[in-house]
Amino acid sequence: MDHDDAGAPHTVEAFYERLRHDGHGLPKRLRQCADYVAAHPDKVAVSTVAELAEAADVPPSAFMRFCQELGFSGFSHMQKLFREEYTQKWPNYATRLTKLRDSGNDTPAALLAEFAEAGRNSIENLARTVDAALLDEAVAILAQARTIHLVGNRRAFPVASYLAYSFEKMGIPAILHSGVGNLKLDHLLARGDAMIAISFAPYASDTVELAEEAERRGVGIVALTDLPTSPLARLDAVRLFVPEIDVGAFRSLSAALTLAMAVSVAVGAHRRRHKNGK
Amino acid sequence: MDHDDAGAPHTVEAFYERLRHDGHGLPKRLRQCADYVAAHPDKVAVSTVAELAEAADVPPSAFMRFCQELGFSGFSHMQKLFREEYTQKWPNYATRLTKLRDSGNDTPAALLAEFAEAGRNSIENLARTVDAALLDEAVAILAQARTIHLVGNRRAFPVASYLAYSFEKMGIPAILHSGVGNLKLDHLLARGDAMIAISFAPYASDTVELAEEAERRGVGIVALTDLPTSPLARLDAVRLFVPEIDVGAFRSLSAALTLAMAVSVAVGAHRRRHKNGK
DNA sequence: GTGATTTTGGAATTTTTATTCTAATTTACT
DNA sequence: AGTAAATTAGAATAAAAATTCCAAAATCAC
Repeated sequence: MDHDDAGAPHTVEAFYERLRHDGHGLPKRLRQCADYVAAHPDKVAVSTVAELAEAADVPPSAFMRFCQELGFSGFSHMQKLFREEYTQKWPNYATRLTKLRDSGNDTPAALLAEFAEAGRNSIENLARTVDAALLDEAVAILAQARTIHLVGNRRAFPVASYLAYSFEKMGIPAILHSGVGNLKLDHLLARGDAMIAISFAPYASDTVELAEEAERRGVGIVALTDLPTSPLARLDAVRLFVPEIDVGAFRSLSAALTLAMAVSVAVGAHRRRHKNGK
Repeated sequence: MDHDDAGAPHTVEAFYERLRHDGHGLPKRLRQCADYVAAHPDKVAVSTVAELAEAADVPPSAFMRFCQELGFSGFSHMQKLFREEYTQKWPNYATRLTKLRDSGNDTPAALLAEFAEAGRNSIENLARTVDAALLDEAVAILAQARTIHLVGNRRAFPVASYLAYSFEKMGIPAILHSGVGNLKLDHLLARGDAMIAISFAPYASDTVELAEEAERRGVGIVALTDLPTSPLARLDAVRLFVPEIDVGAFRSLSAALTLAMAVSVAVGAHRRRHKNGK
């Protein structure tokens, strides 16, 4: 009538739930497997049965039985679960969009649904991958700057202009290098200043050049870019990578903007704290 | 005599450095591998050559060559590097969020967590509450316009400038009314044009006035605003309301931006369909 | 254009890894 | 203690994955 098994868990959370629930009735060797997995869940995604078995101090066959006992068809099946949980969410919207178009369902509302999901996933990926220590560094540099220079063209410009708005609102001196009149504002870059340089593939050369000039002049740089191979990543700078998801030929900006908001507000808080703390 | 290769990178950072340095000289297929790995480093740790090759759109043998070109003995060798580095950033979104929040009040990490949540929720609300019929109307008006006028100041400006970028990319005539030189561009507003007016509390008067002028001149208006009590809601316009969530004194922009993306892409699709359908 | 050189895709091969099977051992029960 | 049932370990097998190799195609140099 009763008994466990049946279907395998579909999420890692359900997997743990299962372990908690009927993990106690397990025989010794399977128990060891359960304990090991519970203690080192991150290993499961990147190890072989042999390695896990060894680490749990059981023979490989015992580990296999453990997987099957939990309802999986085998180790590979169980591993798949952990691998999916581990990797970021990058659905392929390009094919989804063409599918929409081909079926004639590419209504504005359907497009919005796709962009909405992409934006949410982008932000989620950002939260998962961001390095808190780097964020602190970035904020420290910006908070000490006399003037903050904001550089970002084309797709990055909305982010730069948001930062300009945000800093202005908090009374923090910031200059948006918008290229109006094709004026070069290089000479404004002075030691003691800082720059937020924002650029995404295909990397507008103006942005890269201005950032390089800033580097030469000893201006502290926070680089906000998409890939480790970006030209901005070459600079001696605090490098913040923003994982944005493509939707067909377009790309979400939500993650970059979310990061920009957090950074600017953190800089404001840092400055205020510093002033009061004196 | 020759060079490059030699030893394989010993850290992921060194690996990226290598890609930045001589990634440009790589032949096409190997380039694809490099690009894919740079964009999805987390996949490398948990995928097979076959899977990665497929995702990078190259045959498996090309991926092998890529690994060897970088100095690794093979794929397994390269994978080892990524596995070592990535076991740490394992937790899922919910866990990660809690961890970020726990890093202390007003720390950059905690702020990011707040903005991330606000952004995600804003987007979700948007997708849930948007009126599909209104969206269709908005897209229809914009798709028929000769020129699209984009108006948005202060907090709304990033949205307007993103739209300008997006329309330009699709070859759709659009003018960003940015107020440079304090020039009034009223006289550009002509019957047959359309306007996207964007404004959030406290509603910059410039935006409202320009939108009113557009109304007088018989220009079709799509109003993107926050509340039904907004001055823009008084206009004879297609009114799209964007529900943004506050984070302290700040407010997410993710929903507005997501809506802007969807609308601009839908307009592009509508125009293309119309042209071909003729 | 012609030949030399590089790059490519796919099939063949080797290695690694997962999985099954069975005899031996342990445990539970009377 | 004796028997039945459950559990185990390790060897055998099957499956999947990595890696190599080579002929065809593309690119380059002249």
